[in-house]
Amino acid sequence: MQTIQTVARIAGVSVATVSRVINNPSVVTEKTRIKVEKVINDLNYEPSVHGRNLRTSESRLLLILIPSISNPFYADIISGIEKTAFEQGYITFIYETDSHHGRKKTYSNLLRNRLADGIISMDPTVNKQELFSLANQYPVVQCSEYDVEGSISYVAINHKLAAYDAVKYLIKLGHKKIALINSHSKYLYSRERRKGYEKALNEFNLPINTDWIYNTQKLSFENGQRASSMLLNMDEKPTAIFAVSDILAIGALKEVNMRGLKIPNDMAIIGFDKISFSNMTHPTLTTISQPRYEMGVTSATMLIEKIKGKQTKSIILDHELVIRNST
Amino acid sequence: MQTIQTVARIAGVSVATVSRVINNPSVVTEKTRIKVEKVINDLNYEPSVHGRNLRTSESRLLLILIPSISNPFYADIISGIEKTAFEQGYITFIYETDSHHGRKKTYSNLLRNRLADGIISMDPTVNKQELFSLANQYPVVQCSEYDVEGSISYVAINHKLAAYDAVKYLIKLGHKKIALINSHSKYLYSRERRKGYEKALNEFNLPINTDWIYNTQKLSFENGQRASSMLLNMDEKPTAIFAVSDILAIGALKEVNMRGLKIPNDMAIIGFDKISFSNMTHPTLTTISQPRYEMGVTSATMLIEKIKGKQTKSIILDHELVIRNST
DNA sequence: TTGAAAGCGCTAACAA
DNA sequence: TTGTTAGCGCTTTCAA
Repeated sequence: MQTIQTVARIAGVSVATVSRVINNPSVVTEKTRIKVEKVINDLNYEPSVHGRNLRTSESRLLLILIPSISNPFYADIISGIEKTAFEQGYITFIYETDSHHGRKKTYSNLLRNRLADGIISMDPTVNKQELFSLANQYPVVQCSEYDVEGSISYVAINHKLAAYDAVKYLIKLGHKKIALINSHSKYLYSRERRKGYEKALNEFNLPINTDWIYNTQKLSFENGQRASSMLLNMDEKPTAIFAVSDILAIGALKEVNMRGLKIPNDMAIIGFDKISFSNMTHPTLTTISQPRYEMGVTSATMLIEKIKGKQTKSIILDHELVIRNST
Repeated sequence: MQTIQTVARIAGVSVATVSRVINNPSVVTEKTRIKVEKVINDLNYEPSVHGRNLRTSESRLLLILIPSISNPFYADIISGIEKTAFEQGYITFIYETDSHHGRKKTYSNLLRNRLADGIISMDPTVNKQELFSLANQYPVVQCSEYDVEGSISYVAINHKLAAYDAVKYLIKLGHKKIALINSHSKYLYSRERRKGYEKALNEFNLPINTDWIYNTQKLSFENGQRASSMLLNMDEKPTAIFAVSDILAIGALKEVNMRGLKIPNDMAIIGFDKISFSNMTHPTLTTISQPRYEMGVTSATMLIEKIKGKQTKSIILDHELVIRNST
């Protein structure tokens, strides 16, 4: 391993000068700078993160908090975060809260211990109190998730408006009986999307039938299927389903297919998230797309600004209705 | 931030003793140990990674190399790695080679720079020469991927046998015309799986028809669909398809569905990997399951042993044929 | 503009 | 068994 000492010796300068060339080149004469830079290049030298961090107590590591890496929703966000962070000299690592469940030492120690310079939290199930108190001391941003009562800046879409757009689109297609497969109301996005659903119905003077509103514990394929089955067993069936996740929608779609009903004629379905698989179903799924990669880029940028001491403001990004063959 | 100094002062011992309690408790008297441990607990103290690493030049960070995080195949493997690593005091971070393509400074600098103690590579496209030379100096293991000519220990399944099992199963069902949708032959797993395919055909005296062997550049849904379309346009159509990935198989399935043909009666389909979506298609997909989580656990264990200087042997794990409704 | 030197938190060699 | 201390690689203050 090459150290700053080696560079200094070969270049015939002191370690302080090498450090200056790296961190504050303007105070070094051009001649010295070029000489040192040549040695750095020749040796393929990079400063030791640990040496630097011990001195400055910054780690240039960013922590990403997600429930589970197997949820495809997070993949593009993470790519966006990773790319942005790397470009700015930060490395990211992922902490899956699901698999660390019940541990005494949690992700917050990684911050307190200066292993990470900041956190991007995307976990809706995370202990809010812990997160808020952490955010008082350390840089924290929320991505996709957010809390109105908290003071943590976030990157997200307007969930209410997105749901409104989806349901309004169904209404415009002539649907009057629209079911909602929602997640648990403890999640803000779930409450917001329900508001959007109700707003659209109200606007067109359609009654809100709570029998057609189904809440699931978990955004799973099986739960989507179960919800769909329940709706199809009703005397008065809906003619369209708005599901708050593609996985739920795909479960619903499977159940409709299995019963030999036609999509979208017998039942129209809209999902949420535009996961890649939503384009592989038969028929392909109409869905709301969140700008996931951009959300990742934005939240990483925001976190790094926060780390550098700047003020940051929450950002709402645009969603998009992607019309395909299930409606 | 609490340091070892604080702990030492409060416990009324030297920093060396605190360090011993943490790293080598057996040399400390029980009385001292208990006293120090109490302070450590009270303060919620954890040693600084940077201080420790600067001293020992180990980082307790593990690097995971994958092409892209959006490929669902890697999710469970990563979970297995992460969990195992965390339990042993290591933190993992992910480096996506796709998104860092064309960069001068690559993942190898992270090792040379002691930011990571070792690498688990799962990238089939990685520069082998670079990986081999890196493995001479640093702990490296391969997971899922491997190279016969290299000396890097790996965790994988027996691809030839897995393909053989899949094709033999189709033959037992009565199929005589079996197509293979394969990836590019530059990948070892692709060559191995083809060998397994041919072995099964040979064993039952079925001819190998190269028209029915389709190679794709990329394991994408679209390529699966394209391959399937080509096979269905033939004068002499196969009656079954073995695809080397579920995504390809799902593409093939979509094309068959779109043409109004019945699965498995008109066309049987087997995929590979048992990704979660393979259970959500209509009909559900028969597939070969790789023990992904276990592969992750095993490779992390192997890497940590290697880091600790132990010899490690490559491990072949068992695959499983998961019979569902597409055959 | 450059260099010398202190010190970040930790471990381990040596001394007691 | 415990304490003292050097030094890992780096940045930054102070001095020249």
